[in-house]
Amino acid sequence: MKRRNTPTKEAVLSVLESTAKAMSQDAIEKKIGIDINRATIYRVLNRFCDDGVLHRIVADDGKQYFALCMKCDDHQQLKNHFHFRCKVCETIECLPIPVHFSLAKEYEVENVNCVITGVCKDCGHDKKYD
Amino acid sequence: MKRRNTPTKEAVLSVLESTAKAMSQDAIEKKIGIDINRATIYRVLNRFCDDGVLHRIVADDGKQYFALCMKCDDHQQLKNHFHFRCKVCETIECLPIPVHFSLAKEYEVENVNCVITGVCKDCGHDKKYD
DNA sequence: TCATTATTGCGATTAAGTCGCAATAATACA
DNA sequence: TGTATTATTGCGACTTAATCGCAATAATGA
Repeated sequence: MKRRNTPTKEAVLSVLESTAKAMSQDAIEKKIGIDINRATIYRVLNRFCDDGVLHRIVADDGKQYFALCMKCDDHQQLKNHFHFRCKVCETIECLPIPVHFSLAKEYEVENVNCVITGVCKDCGHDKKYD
Repeated sequence: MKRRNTPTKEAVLSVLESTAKAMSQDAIEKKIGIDINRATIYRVLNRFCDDGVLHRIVADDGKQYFALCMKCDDHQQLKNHFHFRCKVCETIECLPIPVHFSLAKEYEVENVNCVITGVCKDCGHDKKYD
């Protein structure tokens, strides 16, 4: 199953490269410009996750968000980091805060999903939200 | 909007009191014995969350899980703690591990949702899973 | 016992994500 | 360059989680 380069893949990647945030399929589709089928975007995103290009976060709104693996930190890739979901601007930010925990060795850890939800530094202060 | 006591509420609560785990609506419905409508279970669970009786966790499977607020720790209520979702037994365990992080004060935190996914101590070792 | 209104059941609906299948197009190779 | 292979795409249908409106029911207080 060798990967092929397609305009779709490049478009999706370029949308995610244009931001430091994690994006949902929906947000990507709105920003991508060209017309790409919803299912195709999901398939591209899933393939990127399989290949380690993106990582997937599931937020407490139940939706999946995708972010470039290296964009999370300017200097190094933090494997497990916190994410911040802002209810106002509806974005998810990769925070440069590593997740620490220790479990009994009988546990096998496969995924770590940490999301803090609230109002981000850009939307906060006196603005109203629901 | 004063709350009323109903058999449904008591049944849902008693299911959650019978375990230390967080349960999905689906799992609760299967275990509850009596016949209660799906939408009603969701409404009861949401009301309990509003009242601070339960807390809600959204796992990386995109589903909501509900757990008693005090059962998470025998001694004290840990407001923000890690959760472990086992892919084998399909349960979510409240871990007695507090979540620590520090954010710039401009952030307003409303919810913390941390889930570690893998194979729990009871299902691990030599068992096969997908 | 009665009136108020919180709660429930039912069915329809929404939204996120996936799947099967036929059509398309990127790659490798002659 | 032309052709065969097969990864990828588009489309529509489907699945599942969760919510919603509305009429019917039942818990509470007087």
